[in-house]
Amino acid sequence: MDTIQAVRGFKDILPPETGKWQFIERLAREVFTDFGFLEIRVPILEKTELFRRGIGEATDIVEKEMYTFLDRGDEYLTLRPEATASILRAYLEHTLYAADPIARLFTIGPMFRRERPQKGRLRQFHQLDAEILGIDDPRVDAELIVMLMHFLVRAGLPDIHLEINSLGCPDCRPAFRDRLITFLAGKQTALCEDCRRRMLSNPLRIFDCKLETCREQLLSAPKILDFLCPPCDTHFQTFRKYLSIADITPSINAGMVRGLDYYTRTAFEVTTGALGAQNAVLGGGRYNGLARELGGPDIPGIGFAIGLERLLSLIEPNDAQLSPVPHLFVAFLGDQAGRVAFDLANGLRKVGIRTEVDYAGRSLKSQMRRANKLNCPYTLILGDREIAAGEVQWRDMRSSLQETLPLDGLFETIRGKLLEKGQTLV
RNA sequence: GUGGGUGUAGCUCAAAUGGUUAGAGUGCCGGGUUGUGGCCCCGGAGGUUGAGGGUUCAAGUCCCUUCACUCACCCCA
Repeated sequence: MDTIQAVRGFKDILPPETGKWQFIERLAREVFTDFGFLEIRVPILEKTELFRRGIGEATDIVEKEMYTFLDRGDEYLTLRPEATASILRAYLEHTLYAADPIARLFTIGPMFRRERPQKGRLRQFHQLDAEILGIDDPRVDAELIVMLMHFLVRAGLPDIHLEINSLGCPDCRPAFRDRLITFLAGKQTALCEDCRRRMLSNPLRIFDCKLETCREQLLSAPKILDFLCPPCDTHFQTFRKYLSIADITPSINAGMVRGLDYYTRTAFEVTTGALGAQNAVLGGGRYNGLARELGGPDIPGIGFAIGLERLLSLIEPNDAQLSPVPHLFVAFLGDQAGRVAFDLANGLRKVGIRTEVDYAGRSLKSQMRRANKLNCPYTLILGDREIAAGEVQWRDMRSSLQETLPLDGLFETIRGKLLEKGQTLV
């Protein structure tokens, strides 16, 4: 019989790797909390309708990437492809805005998109999401970026680039869009097949094209930033000013777009050169129209999503992130010693001393080999001989020095010895 | 969804133009005389060569199908 394999594009995260995940999640909780964010946990399954409205009918995600099924024949449900829609849904459903007009929320968890897997792209992947709801002030936009950059630096991320843009608002974007379409119409024959298709479906996306010939054509294209209405322009200028106060100097990427109508003003991305074609580590922006789109009041919001797999792939593992090494190994010989070892080891563990015992009934040599392999700094050796004499052997694995300790009060003696050697116990 | 590449022990890889019981390193288990790790030495286990079909006297090697992984496009985290 064949062994069952994981679903395509779904990955197991195995032990040494999980240490990195714990590190980054701990760091995120710490940093985000410092910036006033509270954790929210939302379901990974939602009514399909939520995403159709919250992400947009015409997007690739909704058109062809969602895991959707008919539940018991009467309702379509979808495994969430992103978290913002769910957070907004929960926020509106529980009228959180009634208790406090401004909410800062974050969440960490898996997302699902049925795309063809490749480097940095899984079908189940994980995002770290943060949202600020209820305020449209550009200083909030800047603050979100400040937190983000601080987080990335503390995560040890090398070589990153912040790009920002403004997408305008429903007042000013249509004019830009019209001018762009007019401009492109004249260039049509010079553009690649994809871009000609994009002209119709999502003209702003043409700026994403990587072909040199298309890029050249776009050099003289109209720029969204030249079309911003006064309020949007002021917002963007203030946003930039506060970034500079925080010593953050992004590059402006007028080609960065979010195609949907309710995305407004600030948009940003952090990219890296180390990820192949999937170079975005994180993306975010303002979505002042979203709450309304979901049937709620007109509440502004801004947020971002960090791709954890992508982020983690950029971080070199260090000792703090790897599985912690045990404090000591208990080796024993004989039945009587085995009973003492069992009791002793579990007692030590209960007070936060990471203790290893090998119950496989192997030779002392084998047990010592294992202690060495696990990198245990100390080994306790107890045989029936020692037990009978009321003592045990305490071996320092680095110096190979060994001393005899009395069985009486052993528990406290060990605690003391470990503390004295600078081991950090709980 | 489209195109390219790759699938041989747990892992990293060998097996010239098809030709005996598919090898190595590493890891794992054990041993190197009484109950002591690392280095070293010795031994052992572990593979229906991703799966299924075909060509052939003979297939890990060639052909087809399928699955998986991977890179790129698309799109995005």
